[in-house]
Amino acid sequence: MIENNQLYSIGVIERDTGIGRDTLRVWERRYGFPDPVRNAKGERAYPEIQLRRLQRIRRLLDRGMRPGKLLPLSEDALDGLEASLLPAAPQRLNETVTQILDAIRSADAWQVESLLRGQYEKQGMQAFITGTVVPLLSRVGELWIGGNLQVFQEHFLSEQLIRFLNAEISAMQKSAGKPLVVLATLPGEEHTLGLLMLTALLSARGISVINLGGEVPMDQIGHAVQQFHADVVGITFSGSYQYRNIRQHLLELRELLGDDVDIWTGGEGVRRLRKLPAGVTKFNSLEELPFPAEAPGATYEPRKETAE
Amino acid sequence: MIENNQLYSIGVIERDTGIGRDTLRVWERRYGFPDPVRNAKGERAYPEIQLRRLQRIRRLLDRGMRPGKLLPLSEDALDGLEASLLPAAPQRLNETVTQILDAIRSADAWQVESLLRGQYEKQGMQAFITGTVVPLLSRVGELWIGGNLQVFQEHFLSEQLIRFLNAEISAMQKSAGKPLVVLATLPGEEHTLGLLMLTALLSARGISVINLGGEVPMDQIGHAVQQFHADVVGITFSGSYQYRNIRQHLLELRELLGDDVDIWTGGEGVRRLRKLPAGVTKFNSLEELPFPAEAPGATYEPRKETAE
DNA sequence: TGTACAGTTTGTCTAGGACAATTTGTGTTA
DNA sequence: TAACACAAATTGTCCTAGACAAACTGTACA
Repeated sequence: MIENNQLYSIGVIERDTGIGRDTLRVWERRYGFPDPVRNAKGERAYPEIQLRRLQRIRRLLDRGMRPGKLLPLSEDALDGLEASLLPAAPQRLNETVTQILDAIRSADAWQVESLLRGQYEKQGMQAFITGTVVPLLSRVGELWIGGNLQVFQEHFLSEQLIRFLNAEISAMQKSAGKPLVVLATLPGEEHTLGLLMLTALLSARGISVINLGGEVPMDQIGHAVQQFHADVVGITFSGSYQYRNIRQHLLELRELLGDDVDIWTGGEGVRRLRKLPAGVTKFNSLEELPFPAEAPGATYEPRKETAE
Repeated sequence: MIENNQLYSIGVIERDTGIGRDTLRVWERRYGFPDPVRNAKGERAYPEIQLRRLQRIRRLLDRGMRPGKLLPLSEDALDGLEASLLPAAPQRLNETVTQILDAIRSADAWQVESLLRGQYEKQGMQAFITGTVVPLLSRVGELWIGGNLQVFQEHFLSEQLIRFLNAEISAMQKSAGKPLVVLATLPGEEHTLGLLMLTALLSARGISVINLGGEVPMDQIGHAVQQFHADVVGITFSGSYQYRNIRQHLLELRELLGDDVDIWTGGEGVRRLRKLPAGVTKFNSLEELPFPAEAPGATYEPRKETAE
């Protein structure tokens, strides 16, 4: 481990942790951490080690912890907390998942691509996504929490997946039949890999998909539904989305759209939601999608299985 | 044109203009613009029209104008200034660009895909990117400024481009030869379409590219360079990036990396930068890239043509 | 034409207070 | 057990006006 005595300004800390200036100052005032030294000008100067710790804290906050509990903790207590988030009994990993992780560690782009392709050809899209990609991503999440995977390695994997899935989707996409599904996330939700997996999955079943990507304002989703004559709108919520709003958002969306448009939702963010607005269907996993995997041409029957 | 009376908080303005909070407050104090109303809480609330004007101002600043001259100007004077910067004769649009825009307006995904593919097959990657994709995006930017394109349509196009380019990159990527280029943007810069175009362009020339995507912390770029044994690092800055910091960031990066690694940079955000840190090469357009278009196997000669 | 220096411009940082929005906790009802 | 309502606690964002160094501009001089 390299000793680093460098000092960083509050602006740099904001940039590298994603925690706002004001927040950093308020934390210092309220919880005593971070505790920067001062430069000759009287400005805050954060040592490297505090930057690191703030990055760890940021990761825990993203998993739902709260600043008030987290910031007063000692370094050791933080270690313990991180450990307690990992699954007690580590699940057995798909062997390909292990191989892909190794390929990432050895920075072998070609090998990652090749493993993905091999597995896809063996399993087909459904099993590939649910049996390989999802476990891979959740393992990456664990390694990330433990600080055992570098940020750039996560970026690297994401880009590989994005490229691979887009390439396969591109190869599948044929004509524009019914039903048509519009996918998006709402503003504030930047995590779009789920949309991509959904697009791949649905496309593989012969369903037309328009993926609008991340952070689409709600009125724009409405316009898109009209323009594309969509039958279904799918919105995903990752674990780090402000879940308190989700029900409210879904309700708004339900009111915005016509009654002949289904709303589907899924992702970590909605898993804990029990009561959904009428006319909104929740999927707890990608396996539950209501189209027959083996019959791409099957007729679409809108299902109204909704809570409440 | 739609009348919009919405009010925005200072945080939103910072996000959408790339101008920092503090700067916005100081401008108000010093130049009297922006001149937000106040909400019930006493907080600044910026009308839509001021947001638009700040975005215009931002663009002019990016062209080298100075705040002190720009901010006291009347709306008319600003018009005049903008007009004087536009090319005298509006460039004729590539016909395919027009067709693609029509396809977007009629929400025809299949048509967009098909036009892109047709044009690509006709032009090859270099001309396709510089002659079709870039003009298309800049036209979309103009339409967006004028309020003549919906946000979802912009998203739709982005996703189509992302899919198409990734598919083609995937089809090209073969072995991992030298030189190896690592691409990324820094935290705060979410615009990654430029990286994708670069990846496509370089891949088409037989160069190995690792695209790390957006918002990669600087130290992580350093680690990636080591792990991948990269010869070149490319960082792009869009027009909306905090331009004041760019030189500083490039300097930091230059110090972080070993002397045998080249740094390339490009994008609207750096176009107006005149003096770059030693050892950093700027590209004003995608045509300037220093690898022969017709000779994929050509030897790589690191070039040290740098300012200062 | 280039360099040195003084003057001006400009963005970032400081302080502690304020407050609404979100979350948590407790008790009550279906 | 689950949903709801309300009170209490937490938390991020915004406020003020001043200060200052870094970047830039312009002038004088070689």
